[in-house]
Amino acid sequence: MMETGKLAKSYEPQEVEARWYKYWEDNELFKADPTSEKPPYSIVIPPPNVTGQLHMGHALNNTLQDVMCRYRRMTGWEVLWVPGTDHAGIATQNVVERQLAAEDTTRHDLGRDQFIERVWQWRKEYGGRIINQLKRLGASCDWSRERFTMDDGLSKAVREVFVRLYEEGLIYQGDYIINWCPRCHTALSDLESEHEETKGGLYHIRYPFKNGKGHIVVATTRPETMLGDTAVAINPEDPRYADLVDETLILPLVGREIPIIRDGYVAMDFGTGALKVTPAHDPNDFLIGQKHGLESIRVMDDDARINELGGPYAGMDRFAARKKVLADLEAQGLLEKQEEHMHNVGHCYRCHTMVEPILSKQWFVKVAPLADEATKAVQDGRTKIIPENWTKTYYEWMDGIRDWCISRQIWWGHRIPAWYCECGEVIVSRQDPDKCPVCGSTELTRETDVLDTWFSSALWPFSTMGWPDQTPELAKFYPTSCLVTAFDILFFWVARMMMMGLKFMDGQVPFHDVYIHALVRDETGRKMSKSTGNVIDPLVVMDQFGTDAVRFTLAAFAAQGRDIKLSEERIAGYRNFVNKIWNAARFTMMNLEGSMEPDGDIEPSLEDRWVLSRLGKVAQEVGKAIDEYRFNEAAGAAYQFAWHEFCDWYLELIKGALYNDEEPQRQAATRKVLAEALSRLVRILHPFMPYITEELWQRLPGTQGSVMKADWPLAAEGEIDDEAEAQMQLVMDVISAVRNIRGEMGISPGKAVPTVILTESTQVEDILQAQAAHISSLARLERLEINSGGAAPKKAAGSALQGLSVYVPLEGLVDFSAEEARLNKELAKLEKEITPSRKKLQNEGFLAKAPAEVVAKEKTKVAEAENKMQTLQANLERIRSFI
RNA sequence: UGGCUCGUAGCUCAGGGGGAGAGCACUACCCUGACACGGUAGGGGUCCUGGGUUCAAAUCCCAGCGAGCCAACCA
Repeated sequence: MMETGKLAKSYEPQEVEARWYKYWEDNELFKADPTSEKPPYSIVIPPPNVTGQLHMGHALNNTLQDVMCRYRRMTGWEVLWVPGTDHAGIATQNVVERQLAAEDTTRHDLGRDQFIERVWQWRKEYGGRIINQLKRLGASCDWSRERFTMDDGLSKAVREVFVRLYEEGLIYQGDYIINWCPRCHTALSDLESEHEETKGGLYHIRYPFKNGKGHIVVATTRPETMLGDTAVAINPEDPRYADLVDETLILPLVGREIPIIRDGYVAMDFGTGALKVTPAHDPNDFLIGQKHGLESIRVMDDDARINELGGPYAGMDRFAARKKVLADLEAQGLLEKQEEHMHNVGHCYRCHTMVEPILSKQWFVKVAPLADEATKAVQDGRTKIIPENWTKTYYEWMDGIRDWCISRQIWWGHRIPAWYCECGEVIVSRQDPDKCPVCGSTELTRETDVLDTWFSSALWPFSTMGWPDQTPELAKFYPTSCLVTAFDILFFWVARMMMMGLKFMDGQVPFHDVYIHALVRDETGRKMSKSTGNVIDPLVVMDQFGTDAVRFTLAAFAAQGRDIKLSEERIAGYRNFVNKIWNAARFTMMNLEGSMEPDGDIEPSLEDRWVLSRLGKVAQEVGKAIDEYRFNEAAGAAYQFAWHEFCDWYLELIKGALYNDEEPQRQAATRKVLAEALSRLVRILHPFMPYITEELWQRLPGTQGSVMKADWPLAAEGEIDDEAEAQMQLVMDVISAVRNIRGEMGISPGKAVPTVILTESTQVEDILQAQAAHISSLARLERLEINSGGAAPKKAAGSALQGLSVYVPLEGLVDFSAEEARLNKELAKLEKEITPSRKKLQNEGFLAKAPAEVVAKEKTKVAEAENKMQTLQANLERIRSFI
């Protein structure tokens, strides 16, 4: 335990942070207990890539999850936050391949087994990096349950799911057009092919009729694929081709005879209305080919070079082949025209290489039936997407979904559990088979493809809890409470978890809520990227400003539906806030020496009643905002209270009592509430700034254990005190009024001034009389008179408040024309303020139709303002007489 | 092509049918015994434009302009 002692003048995060994470871990404070009686609250972390480095997106994502988890722990929930990492198939393979390249070798030199061994070794060495970075961020994950998508348990789940889907006919193998990355040498799913606007050409090529009489012109953006053309398609409605005589064409450069086919798919208003059909290299052409029974001729190899079926172009890269094809067509007079053309072209999401659509044998998941269920679960509210506008995007994607290509031609990943027998049988099995169940042969070869990384991620909410076994964790914590993620993996991940969760957890959704947060961008709104050089590295700014400041900044800007533009300046601003908290605590500690227990009964002071009431409301407000994923409001409410109420007012108000040794009872009572108030404030801030709050909590007298285990400080019976709040408001208004006069009149802050307050309300008089000491001290008064003389002092600056007026005699302090100007300004301001209300009250429609309380409110407003204006007007006239 | 989001103070943004807000920046004064990473006071807005609904619109609806994002199989 820390000793209560003197705090440094400013907060030094590095030193403090180093201590507490270890303390939390050593005391197993993050650990979830599935046998607990408490209600469950669970979150699975979006597993970062094992190759990952903590970036601002992670920092935001995990800060928000941590805020929720810490808040829930303090409000009586059994919290499980499951952490882990993703094996990130292609990304990790690429990293290790680069490592090999540096050693002048390749994975092919190593062979598959050794390469995989090498990746595991890499993982052992570097795989903990991102985990440690999450710990630095303060993430309160249950690390005893850390998972990796390739570990044994998860691999078992993957295999079970694969086999079951296969048995149900929801996984199949087939020849289809897929997105091929010629650099990664693997198929990609539709999602992994990112469309980008690319400048290309649209080439009009003549395909001569077989009979030698004329030609038809096709338009294409990828002329090299013509080597694989097996037809030309036209729209049957197209008048331009109404009287075709010859139905056969000679494919230029190749010499193959190809038919003309008719299909309504062909758009008449694009190009020439004639479409060259290349079933092996274009998804649409593939469909047309199937429909019309066309042959598919694949003319490229896995490197996207023209293969032996491409005749003279064999061996050429696709782009070189394009040039050559065009040149040859040109030479033969078959290239009618070429124009620039902007179109969207798929690029590999990992390496950015242009994707080549290629006909290939792959494994697919039939997603339509799964997507149906996933849609329903959101429609009927079993899973809620927040903010709600993403549901539409989700539905649309589910609606237009195509089968998911899950096989990848890489080595690092879950190897597909399929074996091919020499008899042609395909065996998909939970256990590795030793012989063919059909022919008995032992000559089985295993499928070499692995699964899409997202296949295993899709199982994450239940695979991490031990599925397919029935575990206490699943029973207690599934469905999870909330999934927190950015929208960019809504389809990749969230949608697929929905499908798999519903399918394999007996129709139970994987999570009740999906909270979709913003993207973190740079201060000008650009995506942060290494190449642009605009990255703010969370690790660097955590060093620079402290983790709590970084976390608080992210939470404070995490408004729903808007991206965060982050700059170091903002983080510095919240570093100041953290320091402010530190100093509030420092002040508190400095003043707690001595008795904190008044003997006998002592009436609580107004500021004590006020601060406890405000704390109660703020705790409630912050909690509610966290519950509702309004993190910016939660952080904002805590910030506003801590700085502008607790520090600016409460700490100032109690100084008198703390410093006054003449009244030890009051002093002790004040100390007691101060300690309590700070302890509550620290608890309210804890979800956002875990480190400093733990440090302060441990130093506060009377606290036990970790602040993580402390109760959320909701108000105790009777502490919510609207009367005290109203009275404090009055006192604060009076003080502000005097300060305003002082400031505007240029009265030196060190100069104590006399003040006169006049009021007709005895209630107001009583309150102010009781708080006279506070008013005098905070407004720095030399003398305060309340209703003593009856009339306003003649030579004074005056201010009108609700039900009272304040006068600061000016004799010898300032010139009166300054006061005249100030009064005029005040009057103009009031006038401007109530003009709309006056207009409303003149409007008969308003008087007749607006709710009575609204009308009454407007009337009061005008009356009060007019009252004040009268007072000010009187002041003004009096002042003028002295000028 | 479809969908979504945004346009409020110099900047970054909250808010959202009935009193225009915050942080930063700015101005003035102040190192008042927690904090200059601080204090007190102050200046600053046609809430993008035009219509509509309403007693009342910055807020709801429509259109336009501008910015951004996502999805997508017209070669």
